Amino acid sequence: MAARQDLLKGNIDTLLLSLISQQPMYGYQIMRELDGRSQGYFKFKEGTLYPALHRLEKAGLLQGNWRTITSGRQRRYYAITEKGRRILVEQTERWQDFFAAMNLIFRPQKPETQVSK
Amino acid sequence: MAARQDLLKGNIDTLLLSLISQQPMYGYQIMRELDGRSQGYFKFKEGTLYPALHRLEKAGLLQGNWRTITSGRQRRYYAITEKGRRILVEQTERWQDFFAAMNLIFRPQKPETQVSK
DNA sequence: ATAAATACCTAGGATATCTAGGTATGCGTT
DNA sequence: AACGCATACCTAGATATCCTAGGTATTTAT
Repeated sequence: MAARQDLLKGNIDTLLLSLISQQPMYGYQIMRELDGRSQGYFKFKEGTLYPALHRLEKAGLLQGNWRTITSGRQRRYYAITEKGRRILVEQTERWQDFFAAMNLIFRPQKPETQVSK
Repeated sequence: MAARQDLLKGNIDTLLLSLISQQPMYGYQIMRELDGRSQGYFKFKEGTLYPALHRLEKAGLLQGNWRTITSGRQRRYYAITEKGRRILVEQTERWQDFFAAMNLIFRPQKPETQVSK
């Protein structure tokens, strides 16, 4: 059977766009934010996160830039682009449609059960 | 970016278990039911559906059996097993948890926005 | 007779995520 | 000063899921 992580498929990009749209962030921070905000549900692996960020930057949805903090430590901050915001809106609608469709199967609304009492 | 179908990953099995738990069905019927009940959202491909049914039967969550109708046409009807029902309950809870976690990222509940009016 | 719908099946390709490794800096403790 | 841990980034290859694109065969409508 599918594991918990499989539900992520197709949603990681949207999750990242949504989080970063609220505030620019760097990779390590994103992992902690997703963990914290989801109350421990989302535990992103580095092998999932970093390739996803690179993919989104390459697609022009995020813009990354290096910042040096303290005396040499490097961080790559990602900010959402205009294109990214447009895609985020689309993806959010797509997610809502999908959720609605899933619920139509899980909880079928049969006409005969909606007869007025 | 991820396509619509990617959202299916990890959910097809749950979708099938849920549908078949309501009534035993055969493959072709399942395709039409998913399409109809979801108002055209779910258009399962045969290359998706049949391997999934075989996977679920092999895992003991569905039980299939052949029935001959009219003069030779064969249909394979699938019914959910007891094990399948247990898994369905688990997967449904898992789906709800996932939905809740997604929404915590999409619509973060900041404490300061919940101040009493 | 022919086309379309019904009804099943599978091999191989594409792609996303995870596993499991790697490098390097900063900080706290002993 | 040495050590471990947290921070901070990265990638190659394995795995698994779904789709593409093909196939066979029967029934029904034109």
